[in-house]
Amino acid sequence: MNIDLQIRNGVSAALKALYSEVLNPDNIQTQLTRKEFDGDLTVVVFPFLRFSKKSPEQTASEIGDYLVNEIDLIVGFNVVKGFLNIVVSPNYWLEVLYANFTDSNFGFTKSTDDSPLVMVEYSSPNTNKPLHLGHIRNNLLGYSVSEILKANGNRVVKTNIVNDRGIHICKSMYAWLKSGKNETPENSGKKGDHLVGEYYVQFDKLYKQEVAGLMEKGMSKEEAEANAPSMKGAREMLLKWEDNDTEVRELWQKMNSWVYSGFDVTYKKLGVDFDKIYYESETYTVGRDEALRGVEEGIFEKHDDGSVWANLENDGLDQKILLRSDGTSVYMTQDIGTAKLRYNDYDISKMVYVVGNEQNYHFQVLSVLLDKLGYEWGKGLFHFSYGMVELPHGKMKSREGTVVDADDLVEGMIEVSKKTSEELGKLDEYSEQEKNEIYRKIALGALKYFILKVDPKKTMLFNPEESIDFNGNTGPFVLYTYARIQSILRKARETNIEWSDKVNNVKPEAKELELIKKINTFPEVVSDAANNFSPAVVANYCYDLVKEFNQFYHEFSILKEENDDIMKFRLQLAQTTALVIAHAMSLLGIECPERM
RNA sequence: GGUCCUGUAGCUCAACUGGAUAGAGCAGCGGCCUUCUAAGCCGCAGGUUGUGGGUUCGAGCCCCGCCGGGAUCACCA
Repeated sequence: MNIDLQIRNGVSAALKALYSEVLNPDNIQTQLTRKEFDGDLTVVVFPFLRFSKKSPEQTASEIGDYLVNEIDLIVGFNVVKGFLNIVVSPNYWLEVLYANFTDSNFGFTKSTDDSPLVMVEYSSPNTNKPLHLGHIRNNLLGYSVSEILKANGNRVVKTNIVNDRGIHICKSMYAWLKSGKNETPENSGKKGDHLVGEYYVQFDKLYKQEVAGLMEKGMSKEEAEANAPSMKGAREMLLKWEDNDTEVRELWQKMNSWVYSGFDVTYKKLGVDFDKIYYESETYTVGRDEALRGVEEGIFEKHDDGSVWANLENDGLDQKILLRSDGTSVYMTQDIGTAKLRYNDYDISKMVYVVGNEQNYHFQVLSVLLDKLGYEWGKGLFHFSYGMVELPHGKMKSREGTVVDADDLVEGMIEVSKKTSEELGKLDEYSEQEKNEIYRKIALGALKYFILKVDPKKTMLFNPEESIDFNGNTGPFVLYTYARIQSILRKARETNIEWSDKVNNVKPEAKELELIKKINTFPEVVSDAANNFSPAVVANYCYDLVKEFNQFYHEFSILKEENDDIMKFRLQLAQTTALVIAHAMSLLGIECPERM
């Protein structure tokens, strides 16, 4: 049995035997003993003093004596202040290592047909411009959280809601019609999403010129903004779109399809994917119908001008508009429709929205609205809210050209990776194709790790100039350790060493025990990551594990060890470490190269 | 103004959810490659955890006040 559980049960029994108090083992906590003290696991006895009515030291000693007598695996203990440090038999840790070594699925729980089904929405781009750094954090978090949920025995449906309709895409369409000269991705060689994005920027420029011109002629700012021909043109296109105007719809479809093929390239490069894609052009009508049903059933109010509102003041929120006076729907309405469709399509146990914290209020409102509309799952939706990515000079602003483009960023990372690799010259014997594959893995590992290692809730800073480090607490450092282990295992295989059998006559060194214990906490890390929706937990664990391994690696030789049993044991230790690294990194969407 | 988030070394981030002397990396300084990958290892230096109270055997973490940063409160998405 798991030693942690044995100790908690033991402490519970000790409290009963010594002080006649009953405490559920679940309410007793153990922690790994800090390295500067002797022992493996530590129980803090301060909470028990009210039972024992004795000093912390004496209480800890009494419980320690009890545990040593009652539990075979506990071979000793020491007491420092109120901390009971328990020494576990080294044989136990050998057993633990071997069990983990032989479990190819170590740390993960497989899902079954009965497992909860979690739908994770992430990415959710607009179709008027390419993906940027902010989207990257979103995509990486969404993908990683999906993997983490899967590893905890959930079925996961990754979904993407594409905002393919609205005034923004009409702006790009307007500018393209006006000055596009029939430019296409094919005849220009430009990536589709970038091409459409360029026209969006063009529209903005044109619009500003027009507004400035009109203001010079004496119009107020508001008048000028409303009367700028470009804006009028875009609005007109939106109305035509809603009217199913053939020409507008065809252009819309054409330009969106360019964007989609561009997005596909970026998604593929990032290594993210989706099981089901929804389009707002297909869900917004469902939302509109829901809003109208709400009016009929007296849940919402229709104002004199025809607009539809939800009054949420009794829920501590404000008034929220659901349909404009012209009957068109807003973002919130679309989200209601999308949610309804999803629950029709899937037997969802939990809905997760990976969306930035700027929309906290939106999801609070969405949850209440769905609840009012009678959907019992409304209250249960979970907004996985994450912080913004900032640049050294503040936020990204498209108008100021400070947006970090996703494609450029990835390409830049690959360049750095290539340059670093070439300088080190460890891959000279490989083909170009093999090398490029390794550069790509390292570059993406660096980028993903860099972004995922910070607590999702927090705003994070990204400095493109300094680029991303490849030393220290970084993705490449973790990957490097993995590659290093693979190198050892390759050499062991080449010399026909066999190390899969269990070894018994080994007394592990302190550093080896620390490594085994670190490995053994992996399953707990996987569940913590899911409970907290935090890939950062996994990344930080990777770093600790790898640091521990490198210390071991430096201190002890594996293949030159003369004692066969010890060599086998160390190979098992190394291989298990590599397995855990690969598993942990896979939760972050990072692939480990076999050499680097 | 209301609501929510946030403040830890020069910089970027941790701290097992209230436990031992707050830890890493980068940047700086100094060591370690005829030995399994030096993208590594070891050492030095760097802190009144924004601030003042409170709760507790114990607070970076919980509560209250203040100060600084951010988000949001649209017939935008």
